[in-house]
Amino acid sequence: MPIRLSSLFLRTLREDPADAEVDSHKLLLRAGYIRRAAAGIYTWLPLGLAVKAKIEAIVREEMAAAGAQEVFFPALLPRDAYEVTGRWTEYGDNLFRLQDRRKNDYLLAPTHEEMFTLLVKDLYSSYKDLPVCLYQIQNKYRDEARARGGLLRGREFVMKDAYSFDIDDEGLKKSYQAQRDAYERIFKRLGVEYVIVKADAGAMGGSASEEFLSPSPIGEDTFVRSPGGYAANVEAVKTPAPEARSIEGLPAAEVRDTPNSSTIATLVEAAGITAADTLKNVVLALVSPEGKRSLVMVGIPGDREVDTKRAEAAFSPNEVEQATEEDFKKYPELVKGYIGPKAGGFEGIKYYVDPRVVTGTSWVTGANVLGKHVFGLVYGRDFEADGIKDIAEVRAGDPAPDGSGPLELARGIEIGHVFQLGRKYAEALDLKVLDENGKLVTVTMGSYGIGITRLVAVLAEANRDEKGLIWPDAVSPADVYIVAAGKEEENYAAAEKIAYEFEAEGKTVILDDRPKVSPGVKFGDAELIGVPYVIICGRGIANNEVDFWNRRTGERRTVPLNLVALQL
RNA sequence: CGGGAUGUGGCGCAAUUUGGUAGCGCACCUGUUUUGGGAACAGGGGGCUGCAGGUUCAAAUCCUGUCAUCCCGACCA
Repeated sequence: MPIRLSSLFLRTLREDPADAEVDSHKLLLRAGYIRRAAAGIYTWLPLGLAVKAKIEAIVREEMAAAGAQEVFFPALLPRDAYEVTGRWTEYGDNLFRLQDRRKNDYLLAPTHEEMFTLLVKDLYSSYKDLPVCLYQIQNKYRDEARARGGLLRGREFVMKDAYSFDIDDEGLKKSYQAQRDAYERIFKRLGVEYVIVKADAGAMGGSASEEFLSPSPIGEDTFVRSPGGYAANVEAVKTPAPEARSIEGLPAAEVRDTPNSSTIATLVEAAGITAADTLKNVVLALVSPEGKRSLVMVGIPGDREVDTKRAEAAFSPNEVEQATEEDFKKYPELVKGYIGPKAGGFEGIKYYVDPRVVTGTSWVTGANVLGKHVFGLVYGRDFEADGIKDIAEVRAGDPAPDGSGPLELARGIEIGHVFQLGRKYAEALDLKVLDENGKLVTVTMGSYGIGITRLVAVLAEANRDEKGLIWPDAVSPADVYIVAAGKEEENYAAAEKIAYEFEAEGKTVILDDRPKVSPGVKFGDAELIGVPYVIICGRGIANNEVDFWNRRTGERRTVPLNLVALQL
């Protein structure tokens, strides 16, 4: 049955809603695909549901092709499982927690690793059962500090999450590759542009991890790419360390007076050096998931700032904050503006350096005395660190870690994430199977996610013009949109007839059969709603002709009634 | 979490400064005319002005508190 606009639950809006900023959000609201129910929480109207269902269908087909089987977990979960893996605490404020009438703790699942792991543990116990890959398409709940962009970052959203279970690392690699390939097929079929970037595994644990980003200026993720094909999330960019140099013959370190030079800028000005010659020692406060606060110090080249996201990744699962006046009061040896590495270190403060700080490099840095800096301080001779932390900002022009050329920075929206979880969850939840020798071995896992509702926003954002949406064929709420224009009965009858002919061929149709609605309104709504192919049954009907309108190219041409079907 | 802005029929806004019966456009309903780019005329329905308290003869408007929403930022030592 065609979808009839005369009875469809739809009201298009002529003006942009005041609370929408992003174009895709405005259009989805105006064209009647979604309604806001609360901050970051949306109601799906018939048209929106149709687009979402199209995306889900493609995902399901490709999951099946990759050998994954669909299951469905509750979104409402008891605390236990999340307690075992530590995530009840680790997830922090982003977790929606609630209690039942008996005061038992529950949560609305932000993701389902634990449940999948426990399900496999529940039913399987032999290597013969593996590998197995399960997935679901489910609502997820995350109490985002700041929901934004409509469907782009919601507090409730739909995600396809898949998990693979293998007996060994080799199996995991295969499962991972199968999902990765499926993702490429899915995004190609959806007609969405994507870049695969190396990602930081972060709080999820595990090793290999890649993100699928859709390049977009409104993206929240910054990624880098090189002419040679390297691509990575900024959090995951590993700064290449230069070769260690000889210490032989380097001049001895010398402390000089540098009054009123508490910032890199003033120091550079006063000493006639460049910012890159200086070593800036940044004091950061780490807050552990349990809420414990401690300080660390990181030496980075003075011409760079700390990248908070990279720092968070480097010190995960701790949160990273700037050290406050309070923090400094506890460590009077730290002279703000003149902090430098100290022999033996500061009591209770670990000292890390940037990867560029290698043996034989010489630096101008704070002397830990007000108004004094030390010049020619050589790493490996005059100071040492407790380790390397790569937390300095990445800049356009920096070399790619694999030598494939200078990096360029771009923004993207994360639409998919694949990674090799390894044994973190299997170990925590004791998922083991018997191998062929009858010995218990821990299963290794992979986890693979696609943001379904986010994809609706990404596709809308990438496929629109000033008049409205223009869906890719694969996700359009209908294959063809038929407008009955004018007041003549024959126009409506013809539109009706064509609609049923398309339906008989298996095509889906939206039919604008609204009586007493002016053509201008109908054309405007057709453009707003964004089905890529529009057929207009109007004054041409008298001559057995209709107008075929390609919404994407804007091309319109008159075709004989009996050839309409050939236009699609 | 920090900063900024805003809450008035379904949507977009005005009236708030200077307290005095809550208004406009869109949408909706009825009728007549109109029908290939968001029609015209006439008539009509719909709002305890986010919520709670206070001041006042009188509060959308002033005061206090509270809730919500949107945007920006997340600390450049």
